[in-house]
Amino acid sequence: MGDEKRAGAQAEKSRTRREQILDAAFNTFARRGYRDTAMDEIAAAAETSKGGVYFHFATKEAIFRELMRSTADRLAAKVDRAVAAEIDPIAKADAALRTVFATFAGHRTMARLLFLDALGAGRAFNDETNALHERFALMIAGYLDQAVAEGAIPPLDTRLTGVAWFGALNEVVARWLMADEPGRLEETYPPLRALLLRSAGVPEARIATTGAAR
Amino acid sequence: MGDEKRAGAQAEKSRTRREQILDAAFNTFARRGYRDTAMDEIAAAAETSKGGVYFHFATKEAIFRELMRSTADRLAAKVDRAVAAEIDPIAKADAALRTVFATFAGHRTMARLLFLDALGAGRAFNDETNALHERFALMIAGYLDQAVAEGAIPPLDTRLTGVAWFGALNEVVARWLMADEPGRLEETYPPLRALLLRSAGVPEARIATTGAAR
Amino acid sequence: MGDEKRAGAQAEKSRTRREQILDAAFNTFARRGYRDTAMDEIAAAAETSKGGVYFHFATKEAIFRELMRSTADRLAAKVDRAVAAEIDPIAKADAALRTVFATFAGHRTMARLLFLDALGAGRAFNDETNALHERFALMIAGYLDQAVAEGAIPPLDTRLTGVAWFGALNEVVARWLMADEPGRLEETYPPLRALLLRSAGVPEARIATTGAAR
Amino acid sequence: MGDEKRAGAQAEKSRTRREQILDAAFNTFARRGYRDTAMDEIAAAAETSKGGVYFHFATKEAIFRELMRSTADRLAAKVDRAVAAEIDPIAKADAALRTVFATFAGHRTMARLLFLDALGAGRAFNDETNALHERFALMIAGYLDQAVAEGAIPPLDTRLTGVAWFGALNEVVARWLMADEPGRLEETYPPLRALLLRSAGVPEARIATTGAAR
DNA sequence: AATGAATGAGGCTTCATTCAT
DNA sequence: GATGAATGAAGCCTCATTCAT
Repeated sequence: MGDEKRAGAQAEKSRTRREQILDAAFNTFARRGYRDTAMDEIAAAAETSKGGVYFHFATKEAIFRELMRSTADRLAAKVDRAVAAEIDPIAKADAALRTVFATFAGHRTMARLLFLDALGAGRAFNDETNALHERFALMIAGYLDQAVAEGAIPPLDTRLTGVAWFGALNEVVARWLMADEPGRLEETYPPLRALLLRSAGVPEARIATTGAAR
Repeated sequence: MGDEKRAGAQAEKSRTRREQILDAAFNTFARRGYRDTAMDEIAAAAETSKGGVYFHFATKEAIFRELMRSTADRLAAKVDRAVAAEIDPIAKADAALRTVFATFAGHRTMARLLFLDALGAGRAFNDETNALHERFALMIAGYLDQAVAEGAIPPLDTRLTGVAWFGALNEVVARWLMADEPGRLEETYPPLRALLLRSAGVPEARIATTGAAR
Repeated sequence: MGDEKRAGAQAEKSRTRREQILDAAFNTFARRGYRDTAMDEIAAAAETSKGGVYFHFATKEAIFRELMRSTADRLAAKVDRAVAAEIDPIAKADAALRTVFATFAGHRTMARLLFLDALGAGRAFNDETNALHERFALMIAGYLDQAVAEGAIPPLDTRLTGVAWFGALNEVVARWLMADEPGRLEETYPPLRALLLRSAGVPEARIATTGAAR
Repeated sequence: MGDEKRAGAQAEKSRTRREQILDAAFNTFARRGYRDTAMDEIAAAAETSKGGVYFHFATKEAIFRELMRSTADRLAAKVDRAVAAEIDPIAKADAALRTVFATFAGHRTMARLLFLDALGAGRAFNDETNALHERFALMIAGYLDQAVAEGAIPPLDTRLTGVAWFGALNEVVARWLMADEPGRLEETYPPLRALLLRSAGVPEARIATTGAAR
């Protein structure tokens, strides 16, 4: 019994340390950028030694990839949940956008990591970034396809629209991230939402309504 | 006399050398990214010595900033010329987008430099990047303001729309830049254009027409 | 009683584990060299943990020294046995050489460990290596002294001859160890033997004969 | 004129610095061994900075290889000169051995570098070491071939004899290198020489004579 | 103007060893 | 006895920048 307990505690402690490092890296990357973050800094922030970090992660790159993956996963899961709660296809697309937006609004550092550092990490990470953007663009395209299928919006190039929407959202968030005195990101959502839905041919009536309903 | 002549030749030669360096840096940054480009590489590509590069530019950063500025200037001038040729406000906005798009389509490296390296260069360049994006977004917003003033489109948050449009365009270009087998970027413009104009409330009739007229 | 039994079993298990580690270290050192062998590798090869290795040996160096010593002991014992079976002093010297040669021929890794790694391990092991080489050289010198005493060979500097013989043998084996496509080492022995015996003034008749008799 | 002079001085200074580094590395390697020598130490010994060393040599390994090569070259040239001064084939072989011996006797560090560090550098340098030993062994074999051709010694496996001679010489030198109180290496040469020549079947009369003549 | 040798801070990673469990 | 997480001292190398010529 004692042994099991101890083993469990150990495992949990280890998991904790690993996550301590991940958290520390997350924050440091977000604050200083990938290239400008030294392993020493991560170790210090995680209150460990450099060697300790290397026990859990083979390279600096590995930490970053892990972070990108898990962060994106978490966000995607959140979006999926939000979308699942809606029935109307337009409401689904709306929910997806809103979730991403709201998440970024609440976690400025996450946005920094996903959208700024991914590029700052250098060409070697292009694939990662690419996959990440692709993923979200396709997610949106999927909801648009449903909307088209149900006749809620006229047929259109959903692939391209997904990319464009994601880009628009991305840029708005990025402007906010970079701003010296960032306002409240949430307030920007309604007009952006109107813009995007309108671009896909959603009737003006629905745009106002759905927005209000929320 | 002889001296002056020599001085003149020297000055011209100097100007030439300076541009040689700028060209070399442009290509190297675009190919390898800001951080992964060493001064040696720039010097080698410019067929000079490292010391020679430092004679013309104080730091690596200075080269990059100069490159960002001049490239953006050139692009902005091009856009201005294209826009000036149009009278109709919607056509003006269309011309602006199309010019940027066409320029990137023809100069992949320029796009890389402006949109990937600008971020990849690290937090130190946030201001530069910020200014660049702001500049184009405001440019678009300006045309939209005109369009609103002339009643061509209903009133809307032109500032936000400028940002969103630029972001959408940006993302489409970025996807293209990253693609393993990039298709022809130009072909993507018409549907993107339709999407953007529609988002600003341009009547469906105008969207099709103007696009065809071009 | 039960405790004693358990303790005995434990002790035996421990002995086993200790040898597991020694075996693992032997192979790893021979394959990768002393410096390039990490304690992790030894632990992994011994199917233990690093801590387990450190329970049995204080340092990496200790493992190596132990290995050098025991390997040399084993070889020396083998040589002694082979020599004891001979009466004629020249035959004794011959037996010593042949045994070393044959052993290396059959255990390439042992040769690597004793002759390559011993030096590759760095200056810290000079004494060890020194002692090892000295030991074999003196062993040979001893047999030569007997041969001189019995008048089988003319008087000569047996100390030096021992060193030279061992060096010659050593180099032949080393060339073989390093060769890309090592042939059969045994075939090299007869001519080498002739060379060495001749160098000590053994009559040509004895050289051919003894070699054939074997 | 001034320019040429300056350029020349610069080139010489550069050549000097390069050799400063080589010298420093030579001594440090010989004193502390390859693995235990840090680039910082080499830099310090050369009175330069670490970066300065890296300006002249790409890696630590490159320094070592260069050192091995040039040292071996110099020695080989020395041997060639000494051998060329002799006509009698046995005298030639004798001259070769004596030169190597005498050189090592005078430059203990050189011997350390060539024979100890070459192994201490790790498996990665096996090829280098191999080539070095092969080179000297073949050099000896060449002289022996001549001696056989001229009938000075009976036919024998000159290849093997070259290896064995080199090994014997090598070991004698190594023992001397390792010795706590090294005597005068030169004094060891005559008996070793007798041993080796005798092993190749050189008539006893010639052995004594030639040695005395020198 | 230009050269290229030199500098030195700093980065990533390895690894023998320790120690709480 | 054993485990494996943690430590921290080094180590090799890169590179923006400086400077004598």
